[in-house]
Amino acid sequence: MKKIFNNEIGIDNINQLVELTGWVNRVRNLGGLIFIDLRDRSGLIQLVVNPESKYYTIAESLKNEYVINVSGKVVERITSNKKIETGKIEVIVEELNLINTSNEVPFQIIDDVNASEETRLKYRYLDLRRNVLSNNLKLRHKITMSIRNYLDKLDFLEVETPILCKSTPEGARDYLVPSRIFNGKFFALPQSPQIYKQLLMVGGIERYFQIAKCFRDEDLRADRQPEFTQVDVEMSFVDESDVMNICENLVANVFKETKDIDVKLPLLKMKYDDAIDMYGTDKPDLRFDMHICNITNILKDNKSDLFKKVIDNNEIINAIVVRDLKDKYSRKEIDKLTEYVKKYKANGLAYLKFGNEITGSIVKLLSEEEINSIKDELAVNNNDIVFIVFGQKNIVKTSLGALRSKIAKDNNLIKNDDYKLLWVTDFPSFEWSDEENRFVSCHHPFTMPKDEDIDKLLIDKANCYSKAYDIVINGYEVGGGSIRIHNQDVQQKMFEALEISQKDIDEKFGFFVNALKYGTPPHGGFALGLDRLTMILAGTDNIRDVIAFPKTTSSSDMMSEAPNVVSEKQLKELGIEVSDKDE
RNA sequence: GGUCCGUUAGUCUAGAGGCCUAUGACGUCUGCCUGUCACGCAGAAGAUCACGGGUUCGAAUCCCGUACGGACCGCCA
Repeated sequence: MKKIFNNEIGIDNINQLVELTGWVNRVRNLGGLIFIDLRDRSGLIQLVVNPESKYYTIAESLKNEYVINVSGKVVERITSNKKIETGKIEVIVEELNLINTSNEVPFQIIDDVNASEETRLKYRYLDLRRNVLSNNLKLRHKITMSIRNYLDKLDFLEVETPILCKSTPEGARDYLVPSRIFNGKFFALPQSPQIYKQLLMVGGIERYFQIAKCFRDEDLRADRQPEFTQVDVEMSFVDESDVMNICENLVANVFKETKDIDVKLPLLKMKYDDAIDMYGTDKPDLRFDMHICNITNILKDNKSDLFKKVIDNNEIINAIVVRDLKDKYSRKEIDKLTEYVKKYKANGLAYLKFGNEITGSIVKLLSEEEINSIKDELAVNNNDIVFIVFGQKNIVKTSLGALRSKIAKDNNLIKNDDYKLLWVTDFPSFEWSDEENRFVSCHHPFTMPKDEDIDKLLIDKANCYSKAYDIVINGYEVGGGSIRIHNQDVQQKMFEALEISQKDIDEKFGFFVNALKYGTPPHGGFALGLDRLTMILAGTDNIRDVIAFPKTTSSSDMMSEAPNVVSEKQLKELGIEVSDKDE
C-alpha cells in the first residue's frame, strides 16, 4: 500500500474515497458528532465521524497519539480552517481501525510547546512529532540532498572513511575505543576525516566528498555537540581561489534551493588580522556594524596615570560607538556590561556619553581636545555612547568583539532573515600556547603556509600566515579549509616548527608523511559544519534543534542514558581492570 | 577546571520566613453537548515543593553541599 500523506489531499479530491493513516492529534467530541484531527508527517487533516456510523464507538474511545487508519470520502468543509493546509476539506469516515494505543504523553504534541527541553529530550521520539522539529529534519535532508547533487554534478566522489582510527596528537581530545584483540591499545573516533581525505588525494581520487560524522571529546556549547556532521570536501590540482569558489557556490546553491535566498557571489573576503582588528573575532557577525576603533593614538600624550601606563606598556585603547542608545545605558546597565567584559579578562569598561554635555567614567581624565578628536574620529553624534576598553591587545579586541555582539542582541539590532556571509582568510600558521609553552597549529599541521612564509617557518613563527580560510555566516564559523602541504620537505619542516619530535612524527604520522613521498598532487579542500549551517537556515540558535538525537551539555543522552556502565565481562575482554574501590 | 541561572501534580507555572491544608492553566477522569477546529459547559482526582544537611519557635521560601538541566569562560588543530 502506498502511504498517502495528509497534505496530498485537497480540493481536487472531493468525492474521492481515500485511505489515511496517522496519529490522533486531538479528538473533539461534540456529543453526537466527533471530529478527529489526524496527524502525520505532513500535517493535519480533519476526520468526521457521524453518530450513525458503526465506527462511532471506536471514535469515542480514541485518545491523543493513538494510531489509526481510516478510509472515507473527501468533502468540502462547511466552514474552512485557514490555519491548516487541508483546511478546506475534511474526510467523512466510512471505516476506522485502531492500529495501536498510546500512553498518556508527558507533554502535548503542539508547536508552542510548554515543556522544558529536559523533558523533551527524555522523550525525544515524541518531541520529533512536533512540526518545528520534523521541519528542521526535513530542512536538513533538503540541505544534504542539495549538497550531494551539486557535488555529484561536479564529479566529486562520495567516499566513506573509517570511524575507528588512530589517535593523533594535536587538536581536540579524542574519544577512545579500547581494542579487544590488542588489549591496552585504543582506536580513536575521527575528529575529522582530515588525514584520510588527503590520502584519498594521494590515492588519485582527485575530487572527494563525504557527509562525515566527527567526534571531539570537549565541553559543549549552544552551537557545539561532541558528535557532529561535517560536509567534508577535498580536491586535487587546485589553489585557494578554486576551493573557495566551489565552496561558496555550494553554499549559495543550498541557500537558493532550500530557502530561495539569493546569495551575492563572490563573497566578501576579510583577512584574519583585519577581522580581529575591526571585530575582535575571527568570525565576525556583519549583520550590524559597530566596529572596533583604535583610539590609542589620540590618547598617546594623555597625562593621566591610567592611560600613561597603557601607552608605556605598549598596550592599546579601543572603542565601539553605540548609536542613539545613550539613555538606555544607565549606571546599572553599564555595570552589567562591565561584568560581562570581565569574563573576557578586560580590567574594566570605560564609557563616554555624548549629550548636551559629555559625561562618563573617564571624562575627567581627558582634555577637551582629546574628546573632540574622539568625537571626530569615531563620527560620534548626540545620544551616542562610546564604550572603551584598554590593555593587552588580545584582551581588548576579544572583549570589545563580544560586547559588540551582546549589545546588538540586547537591542535587537539584528534583522531576522538577514544573512551575511564572508570569508576570513590569511590565518596565522601558529598561535602561542601558554599551556604547552610552544607554538601550536592555528588550523592543523597539514596547512600550507603562504609561499612567502615557508622560509620563516622555523625562524619567525609569529609572522607566518597560511593558505587557510573560514566561511562565516552571521557570526558563526560554518566551515573552513586550506590548501594542504603536498611536499614532504615542507611537511617535515612544519612538524619541526611545531616542535614535534622525529620519534613522535614517525609514531603518530609516519604512514602519512611516508604517503606524501609517492607523487602527492597539490590539493586542498574544506569542511562545512552541517549542523551549524542547518541551524542558521532553520533560524534557531541551538544546535540541538537540528539534530535528531542530541546530547546534553554534559555530553550524555537523556533518553537512552548513555554513557553507562558495562558488564565486567565486557571490561575483562577489553583488558580493562575492574576497580574495586567504590565511591 | 571555573562563573552564573534553574529544579514546585503528567506538563508548564504562582510563590520573596507564619497568609500554604501550595495558585492557575493545559492534560487526565466522570457527566452533558450534532459543525467543532487549542470545541464548550459542570464536577473530580492529582504534589516526598530534586536530594542531603544546617539556620530558625517555624523553611517551598534563607545558608551549605550533592545530583540533574541550561548559558557562558577555559577548552574546541
